[in-house]
Amino acid sequence: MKEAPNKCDCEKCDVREMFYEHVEEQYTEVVCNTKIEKIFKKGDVIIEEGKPIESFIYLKSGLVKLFKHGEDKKGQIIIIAKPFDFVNLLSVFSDTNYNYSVTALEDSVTCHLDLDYIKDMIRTNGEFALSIMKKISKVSDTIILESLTVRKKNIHGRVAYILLFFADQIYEDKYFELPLNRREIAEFIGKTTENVIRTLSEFRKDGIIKIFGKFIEIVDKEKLQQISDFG
Amino acid sequence: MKEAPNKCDCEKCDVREMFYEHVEEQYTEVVCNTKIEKIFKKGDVIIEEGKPIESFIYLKSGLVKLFKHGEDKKGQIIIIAKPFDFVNLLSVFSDTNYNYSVTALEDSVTCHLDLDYIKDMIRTNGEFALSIMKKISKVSDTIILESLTVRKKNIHGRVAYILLFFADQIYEDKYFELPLNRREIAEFIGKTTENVIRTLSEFRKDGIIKIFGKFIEIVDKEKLQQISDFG
DNA sequence: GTCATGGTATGATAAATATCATAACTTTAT
DNA sequence: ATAAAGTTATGATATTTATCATACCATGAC
Repeated sequence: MKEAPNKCDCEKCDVREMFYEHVEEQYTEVVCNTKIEKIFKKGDVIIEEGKPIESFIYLKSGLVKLFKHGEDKKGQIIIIAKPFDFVNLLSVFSDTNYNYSVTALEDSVTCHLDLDYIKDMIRTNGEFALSIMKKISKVSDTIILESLTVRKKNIHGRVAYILLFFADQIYEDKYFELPLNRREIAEFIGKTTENVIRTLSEFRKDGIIKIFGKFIEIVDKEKLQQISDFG
Repeated sequence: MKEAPNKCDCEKCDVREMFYEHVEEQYTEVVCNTKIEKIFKKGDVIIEEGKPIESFIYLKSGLVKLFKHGEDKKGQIIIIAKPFDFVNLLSVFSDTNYNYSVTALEDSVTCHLDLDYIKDMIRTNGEFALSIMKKISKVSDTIILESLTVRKKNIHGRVAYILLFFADQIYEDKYFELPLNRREIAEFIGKTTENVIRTLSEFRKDGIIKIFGKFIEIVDKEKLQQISDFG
């Protein structure tokens, strides 16, 4: 990881639009001047479970995974965060230490805002407080409800679901490179690696997808959607 | 459901302590005077999925379940909320309609605060905003992390976990009446009714618990804890 | 009372999933 | 370039869990 040059282009930042519309000019300037950008390579550790929470972090570009380490070396992926998602939303206001880790699935840039400053802004700016609350609430909501959705599905449904997740929500393309290996997919959907591989092979044999190593092409999206919905 | 007499005793309310310590006297008075208490009998519907979110609700006494209806009539229980928990924390700031239902597991009393008024308080009172944020963050965090914990366990582990949950966190007693029937326990832990019943029977045969219909006595708590931890 | 209904219980069986074993292929380190 | 380690893949088997069937008991409706 290395820090980016300290001159940031807040004007182009989506988060500025999303968040700072309610904050007066002089405050956003302070934020822009005190924030730190960090650059991570694929595989780099961004946040380590147990470490103190010191800043408010969002993802500027790239892709990251939030996960918990398992005792027996098989972890559990909580979510995949994409640009302008808040990487440490969970716990950031309720805890002092992280209880999950974050690593980069692709080369990524994060933006770190001073947590105390954000808290000050919440204290002094009601509209900002409400909008950040809405965002937090929304993210937690989504995680909880999605996990219930996935819990109902069998392995075919779960694998179909995850493929559509990457195709629709992350890459917006029927052809994409999986940012997770098979073991990580298994950790995401709560099944074993072997069965994830087997399921992918079955989808391939049934002509639903094509597999080129980590690259996936969704051939019969309608069918895949059916499997996701009813499986 | 019926409404309670409009004179409430805010002085004795834990939530007042927990939440309103940062709010000036005149505001808490308005809240006390405009809030509505509602009384529900066991089994009553408190919130129905799809209905608009109009107030900020917390549980004053009793026990409730938050759940989603399944298409095929088997639902999923998200959490059990106990007194002074916020019944509609999920979605309350991020959505206009409920995407889950709430019913009373025991005779319960809820306290309804006007949502717009709470939002006003967040706008005008930074400390209040921060403390409510902390609370929301904490609850969502807990739900997410607990669900990951449960996901790792097999059926024995999950049943043991739920028994300990009621014994330790809800009733603080080794002997208690289950507020859920076997089907609802199954909906809580994501397994089938038959297998929940079977597992309870096995625990009984192994001398870990005693079963008297809905009443449970935990005989060998250490063993049950082991099963929960390693199962 | 008795009839239907829902909850609890148990057994038999089927289906889903995990585990174990092995092999080919890829990537990484030296 | 080669060895070591990790990833993908597949088969065989074991285990776990779900499904189906049946029975018993309690409860409320009539």
